[in-house]
Amino acid sequence: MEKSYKTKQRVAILGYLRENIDNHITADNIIDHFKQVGNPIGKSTVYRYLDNLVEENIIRKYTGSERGEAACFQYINEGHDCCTHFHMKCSKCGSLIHLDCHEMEELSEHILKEHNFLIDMCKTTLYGTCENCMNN
Amino acid sequence: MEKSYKTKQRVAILGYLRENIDNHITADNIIDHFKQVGNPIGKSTVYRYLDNLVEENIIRKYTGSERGEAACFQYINEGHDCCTHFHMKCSKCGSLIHLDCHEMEELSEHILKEHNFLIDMCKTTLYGTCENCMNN
DNA sequence: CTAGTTGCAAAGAGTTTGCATGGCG
DNA sequence: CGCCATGCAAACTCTTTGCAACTAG
Repeated sequence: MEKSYKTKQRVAILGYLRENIDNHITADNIIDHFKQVGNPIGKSTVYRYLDNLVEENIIRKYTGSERGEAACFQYINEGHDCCTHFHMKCSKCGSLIHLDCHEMEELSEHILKEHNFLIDMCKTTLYGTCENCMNN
Repeated sequence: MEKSYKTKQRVAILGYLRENIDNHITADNIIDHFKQVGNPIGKSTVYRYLDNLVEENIIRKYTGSERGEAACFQYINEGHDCCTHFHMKCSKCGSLIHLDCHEMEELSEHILKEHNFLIDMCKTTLYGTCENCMNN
């Protein structure tokens, strides 16, 4: 095991992720936030520490589903695990919807049993049109 | 509608995509291929034309699920309407699986009725692990 | 002719790396 | 003090854009 120092930058970043447990945070979000509160943190520090946290399973990484889209990170907390549900993204307005639905879990099981494919909800995004954009 | 010229570059690129109808082709694959056969095509031409073809639903774009992974393209075969079913792509070996399954259609209806979201099967790819890669 | 197309180079976005400096333990 | 962490800038990858030269119709 490696040693790990508890620096003020790391405490700040982890704290920010915990505060935003319900949100998907990008590396840029973190960098911007601490710049705005007058406590800037270097981006290499942010990226490196995020990698560490992912490695240690303290946060989860969502790879952007579209090119040029930044990866999102989220603190892992019981009951808030976004890898247990699907995400739907509206192609028109870009909004991200968390789909908590029991039928989707059944679907995953169905695909695993009948089609021998293990879906990774972390990496999968359903694209389409959201309610608002359908009515416009 | 805009005019569209039939240039030798475009004919060549589309021909290459058609030859590789069973493969996932990246922009770099195309650029490399034509460089190697002594008929180089500029990368901006390739990227721009691929965008056109995606726009016109002649080819399909799969965006990589890992950082730094290039997007893949594939010719859409007429008579095999890929917009009526889902696609699953294995994150490990890259293979693409067409999922013809009645339950998936029900799922789309369920999401539309209960969650007010219209899924676009053309643009959606389910990422995960295929049978072969699970056993290795 | 003339509007669409090409291709080079340069710009961009997101991310990673090299390296000297800084600070935890 | 020894090490790991920090942060700046530069490197990197894939992709897009500006623009002058080119070409299909």
